[in-house]
Amino acid sequence: MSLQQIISDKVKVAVDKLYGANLESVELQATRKEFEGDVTVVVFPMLRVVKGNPVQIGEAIGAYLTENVSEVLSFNVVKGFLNLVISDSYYINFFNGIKEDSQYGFVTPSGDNNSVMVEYSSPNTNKPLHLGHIRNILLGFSVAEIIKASGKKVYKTQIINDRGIHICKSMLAWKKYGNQETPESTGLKGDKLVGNYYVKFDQVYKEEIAELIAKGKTEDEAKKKAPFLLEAQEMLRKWESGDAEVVKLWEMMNGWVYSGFEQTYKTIGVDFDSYYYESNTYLLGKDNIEDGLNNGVFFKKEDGSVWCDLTDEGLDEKLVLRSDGTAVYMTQDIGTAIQRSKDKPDVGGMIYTVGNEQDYHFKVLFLILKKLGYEWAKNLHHLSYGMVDLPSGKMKSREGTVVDADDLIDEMTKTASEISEDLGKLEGYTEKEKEAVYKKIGLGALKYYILKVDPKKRILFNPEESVDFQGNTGPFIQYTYARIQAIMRKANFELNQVVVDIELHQKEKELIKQLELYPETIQNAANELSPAILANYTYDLVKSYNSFFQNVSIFGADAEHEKVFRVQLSGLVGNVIKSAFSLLGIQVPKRM
RNA sequence: GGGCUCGUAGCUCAGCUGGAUAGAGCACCUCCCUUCUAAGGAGGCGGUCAUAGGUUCGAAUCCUAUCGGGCUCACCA
Repeated sequence: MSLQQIISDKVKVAVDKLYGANLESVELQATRKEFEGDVTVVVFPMLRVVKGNPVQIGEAIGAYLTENVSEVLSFNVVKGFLNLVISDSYYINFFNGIKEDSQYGFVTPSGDNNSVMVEYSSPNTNKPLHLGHIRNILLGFSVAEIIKASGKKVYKTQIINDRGIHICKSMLAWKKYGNQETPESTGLKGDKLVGNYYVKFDQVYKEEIAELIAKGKTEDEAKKKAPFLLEAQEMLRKWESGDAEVVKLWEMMNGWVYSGFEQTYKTIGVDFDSYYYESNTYLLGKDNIEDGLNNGVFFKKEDGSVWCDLTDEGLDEKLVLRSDGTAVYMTQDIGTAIQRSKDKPDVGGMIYTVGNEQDYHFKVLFLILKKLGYEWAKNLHHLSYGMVDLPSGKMKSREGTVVDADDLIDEMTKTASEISEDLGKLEGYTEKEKEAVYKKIGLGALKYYILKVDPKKRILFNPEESVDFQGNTGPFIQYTYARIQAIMRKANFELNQVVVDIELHQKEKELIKQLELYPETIQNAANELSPAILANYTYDLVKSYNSFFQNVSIFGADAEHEKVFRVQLSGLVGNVIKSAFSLLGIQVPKRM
């Protein structure tokens, strides 16, 4: 039973005994630093059932708790706040109970229908990954890990946007201007090579538009009639009809992109359990549309297009099938969702990691699936996150105003290595070992920088200002971990013992209180789908530790068992840092 | 125009289902490495929580309106 539960229960008993009143809930909070105490009971809400002066009520309850609850040592009342001082022995016992638990804070998955599918990344296959994708990838991966830790089975998946006119654009440009270039012949990563031709298409297209306008066409006409675009549209038609040559080109170039992506995923350190391809799923939804038509969820207009009427829900009518019978974005998403629930019947929920520009789309998608009668539709969540913008505005691939994912990671690693070389704390490491540390730090800085922000808020990224390595940052937390490891290396005595009889230093008590919060923080982060909650928790823990570290001498403790306790405490803090960071997808170095 | 969302220190962000004098980091200013890793610690400066009303014993938090930023309302994805 947790301390909060104990106190909560006893307060209820106290109120019953003292006033004969029945309290439904008790409001507790951590005592503010400026007051004496550890846990605070807020008296005000009780005034609804107990009439009287809040200070007097607080005094009475405080006296009762001090008398009857062994954990409560003493109390004081400030205004309507009853501050309780909790005994050291409670915290010491608590610490001893968790210090050997390598899975502390994690809940092991149990039961059926308790799994969740998390979709993230889901890129287009015509251009390289950029900073926006990085946020998506980090968020999706981290949320998946957090949900796993909170006690559910998780399937990581993505949908690969591998068809459509935009894919044909890069294919066409390569065919015309590519001179049979390959990743091997150019030494370029596959996604980079293909991305270059996507940009190339846009250049040529724009030139053509300018020419047509010079010849007297209107801008609109020119945009629609540019030969290069017409050619791309022709290519799309060929692809859809299964033209062997086009399909072959498509397969080859997509293959390049996939291997490029895989390389980046590997660098970032994320993985997937399954892949869904739009080229497979875009047809899937059509059958379901037919079902929906039959049971009145959808209706057909005169031109043959199929719609869903959502005006009852305060939304518009939404197209689900074009008049020519082809699928739209919505069609495919309906199909994919249904397919996934068939592939993994135990899935109790799905989480879509997609930017907030698609809030409306997902609102509609979930509604339609509900209308179609799928029980699981109520468990669909859109993990909607804010865009990553540059000071100049939105990133646009075609205009080259993107921060490339690979470049950014390289830069971060380089910065990490410069700082690290400067400090020179990695003596004795081989070059290879050093490189590994630099990469951990560089990636750690980038990942933490992005994940510490509430997902729904947008991020303004200024490439001119480098990502910080000090303060509330990944490297600061990694550094604290490395610092703890130095302590652990130096401790040459038996740590496998239970220390009981000590008086806690204020800083030690604070640390244990902080550690106590870890399990509920994981649950909270899982419920909110927010790695930021976990990141900020870790930061607070680390700040407490550094304050302890700087103000309390570990090896200079007065008594031997105190020394042991402090090392044990440091060890557990290190484990929790490592554990929490693993949920953010960030590694920690032993030295730095 | 309709809908959604955000607005907290010069900058970047916390602030749990309403609770004590609104907290961190960066930047700026003082101190602290003959002692466990100074990517650190101790302290200072800095806020009318966009604005105006309302609900409440109590509001950054809830409600309404206004202002400002973003997104969205395609037979694009």
